[in-house]
Amino acid sequence: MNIDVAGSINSGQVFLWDRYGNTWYGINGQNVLAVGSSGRIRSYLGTGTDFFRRRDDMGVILESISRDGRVKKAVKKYPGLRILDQDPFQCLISFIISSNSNIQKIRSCLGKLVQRLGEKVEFEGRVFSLFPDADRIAGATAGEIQGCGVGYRAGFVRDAARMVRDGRLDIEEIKKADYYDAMEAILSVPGVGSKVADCVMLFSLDKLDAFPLDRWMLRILEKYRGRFKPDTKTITKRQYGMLHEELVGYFGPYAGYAQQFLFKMERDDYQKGWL
DNA sequence: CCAAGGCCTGAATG
DNA sequence: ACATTCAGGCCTT
Repeated sequence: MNIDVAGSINSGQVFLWDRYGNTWYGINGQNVLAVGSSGRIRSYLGTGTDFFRRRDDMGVILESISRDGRVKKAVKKYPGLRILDQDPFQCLISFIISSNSNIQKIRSCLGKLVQRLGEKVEFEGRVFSLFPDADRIAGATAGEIQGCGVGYRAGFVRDAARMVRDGRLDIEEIKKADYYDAMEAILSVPGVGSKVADCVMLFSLDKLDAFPLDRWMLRILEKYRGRFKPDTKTITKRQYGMLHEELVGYFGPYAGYAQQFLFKMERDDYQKGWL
């Protein structure tokens, strides 16, 4: 089954990707990736990466998550949608910045962050700014970070980077842990709650049972009324955990994929209403 | 344990 | 124009 490169990049998982001609270019940590419509990846470092998670057996996964008509419809509509496997540190910082914000603003903030703090490299005739590493962000001044428009999240971003720099947050170790241990570890990072933690786990730590519950997903789940507990506008940490249990029980071990398909369909339908 | 309010910021809404 | 609200949460009372 072919990968929908553009659709996957434009599904709220990554923010530092742009298209030039027929090729998508994206910042992924200390690497720059170039992807044509075939899905074949070239990279600045020349190292291989399974960014589109070709290792996943989509036949098994799609079968597993197709528990109802709504998911089946989304799967049929976006057969090439994939969860991306991105750089964990970049993912962490990106989603700390994402909280209480919107995609355009996130793109703007992250764009400034890499442009101002990231190392410039040339790749395929273009100049890109790599994502600043933990050292660089941890050592940045408050003004440097806040100047990127992140507002009150500036302290969170810097402190998160310091945790990584000082080894108080060992991302590679967390990657080996199961969902619950990983969740607990990531929640210790300032500015990271359940939703951001789920995003980091699903998009960069190989936890396909992570199911980010944001306002959009809660809205979608309202349509399942009866199966999932009624929703209030905001949910507590405890409610979040209980809902996650129910969702994994319902969608199975690849629940994160179900989330991504449902989310994509809802977002596109919403956009359509505005065109 | 839960509810309510504050928070940077820019775009949308009145 | 200008004020208010809201956005893909989190933290503190």
